[in-house]
Amino acid sequence: MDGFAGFEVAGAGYINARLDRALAVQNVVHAEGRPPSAQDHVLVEHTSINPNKAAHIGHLRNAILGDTFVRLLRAAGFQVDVQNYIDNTGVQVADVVVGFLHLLKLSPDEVRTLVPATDRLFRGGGQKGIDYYCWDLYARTSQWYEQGGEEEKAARKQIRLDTLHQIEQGNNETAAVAELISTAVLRRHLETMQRLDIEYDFLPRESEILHLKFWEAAFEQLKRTGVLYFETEGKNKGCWVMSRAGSSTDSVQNASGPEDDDGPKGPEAADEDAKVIVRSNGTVTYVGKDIAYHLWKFGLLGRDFGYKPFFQYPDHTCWISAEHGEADHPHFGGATAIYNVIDARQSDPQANVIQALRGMGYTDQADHYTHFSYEMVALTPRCAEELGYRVSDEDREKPYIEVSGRKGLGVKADDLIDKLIAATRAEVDARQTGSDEAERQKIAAQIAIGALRYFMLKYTRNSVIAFDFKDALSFEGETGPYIQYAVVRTRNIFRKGGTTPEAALAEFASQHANLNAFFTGEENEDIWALWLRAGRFSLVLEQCIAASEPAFLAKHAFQLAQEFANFYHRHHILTEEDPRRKTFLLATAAVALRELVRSLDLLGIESPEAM
RNA sequence: GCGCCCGUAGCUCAGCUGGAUAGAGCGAAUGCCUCCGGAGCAUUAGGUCGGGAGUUCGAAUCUCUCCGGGCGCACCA
Repeated sequence: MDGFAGFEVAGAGYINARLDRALAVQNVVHAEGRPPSAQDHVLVEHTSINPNKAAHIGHLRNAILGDTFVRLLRAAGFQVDVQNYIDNTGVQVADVVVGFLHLLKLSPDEVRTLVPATDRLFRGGGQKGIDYYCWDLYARTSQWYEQGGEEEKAARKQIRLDTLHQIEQGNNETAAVAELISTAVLRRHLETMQRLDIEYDFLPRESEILHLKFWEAAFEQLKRTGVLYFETEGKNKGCWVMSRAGSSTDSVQNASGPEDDDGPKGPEAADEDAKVIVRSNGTVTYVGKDIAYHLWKFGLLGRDFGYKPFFQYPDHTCWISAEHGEADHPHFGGATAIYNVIDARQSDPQANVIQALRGMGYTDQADHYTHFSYEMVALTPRCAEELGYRVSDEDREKPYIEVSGRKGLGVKADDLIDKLIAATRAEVDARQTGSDEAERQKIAAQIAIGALRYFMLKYTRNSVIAFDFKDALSFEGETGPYIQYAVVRTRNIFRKGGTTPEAALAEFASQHANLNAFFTGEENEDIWALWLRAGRFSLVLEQCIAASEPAFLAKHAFQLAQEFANFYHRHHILTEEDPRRKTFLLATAAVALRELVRSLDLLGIESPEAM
């Protein structure tokens, strides 16, 4: 059989097939990164931080997972749009607005001068800005609601509710203040993520979903298809409701309404478990708005956002939704497949949206709707204490403590990045004595980002990360810097050897001698293993996408680096005397380098020239 | 009460569609720079894969059940 050197019966029901190593090696040498051209238009939504406070480590996991997955999809040939959904009209934004207007008792005009001034002031010291200011204010406001007598508390809750309604409604002073704050915080989020090489194409906002009447269009479709029905009995009387995913009266079988389901409840019994979409007061719930938004994503709504440019990256523009957009704009939405990077706690509402699409007859879209879920980043009790948080005896016994913006408990993204850069900079200073200031800082940042991204990617999605500075600040063992170090050492070989990886590979491939000889024998088994793994890239990429699991690639890159490090120590390349064997060893290093750089690139980790 | 996730070495985790002797990293112990960078390499110690039953020639992996831990189950967003 082609490609195989032989077969043998091995017992226990096994047949060992032996690869023709020379042939396999030729395949690896010539494996160019030719992406298959998948025509699908894929939409990935990630980050989606409430624009009322600084980003924290939980948001970092979301953004890094999402961004990496985008890179994987693009490498596989998909056309991908990256969206960051902005809930600028929700309670969280309302809470900081309450903080400014009612706790700090500022007038809208005062807020208008204070926000930009504070942003500049805070940022003067480093990467901090209005998002940091709001972090504290949000926590204070949350406490403020709980303080005072019963009457006072009720009054404050009423202020909160009124503020929320005014923001949702728009066209008033409170809404203008909310817009000002949320936009300023949003800018900070984009800047924070840019430090990690994370960019977006489009920022759809809740305010436009409301004002452009997305819900109204969706409501018609939902009523027409019978997914929503008007409840006349029970606790949900007066609401438009839908059956929940997995319930016995679910709307796929029962599309015309809550009919007789032969159950003991009888034909008139209300489905108490149904999900309310339109409240009895006529307002729409979160899931309702989300259904409308997802109809838009698939191009099924019959309406579109207006678009304005918002944020400029070196090589492209990020657009934001607007009520009255510009005439010339790129087209977003209308995807054939979507991925929503949202943490596992939201799987119920996500399932509801999918359920609604399916009920409306959009089975194909429902099948291509992926809730890319992941578990939260929590803090170890020790870490919470380090942050100055008072940990109760009960909490101290727990494996981890949940991050809480409301309580102001968490590690801010920029703080962590700063800490990482400071730590890598100290290492760089100790090693790169010849480099200048700018060069050192650049290297330190590359390593810091490599460490952070790898840290967030090495865990599989459904493992809770119990965050601890000790682990996150580690640069040894299974870390990003370990892999980057392998790259640096490989590059040094070629630099000192006066050749290039491309030349070494070409020379090796052109030797028509029996390549098999290089890959046989005890001392060459590790080299063969390295080549074998190097040839697995496209398979790993495929698995990552099929399972929506970037951690597979992180693992692959690490194992490759590990095998290279082993090879590096066992075989001294530049002093090899046999020229043909030297070429072979150089080609091995070239393949390792090519695959390491390629893998790191998809993980969003740079390959430094020195470190 | 219902649903989802987790339980593998002292600690943190891999183990993907069931396959041969269960793997990494950290931590511990011991070695390794006249030689391409020690953010490295090698060796050693450390496991009844939470318990039990079932399916199978074969189970960490599939099914059931029990025990621990976490997260969801609003006319909040």
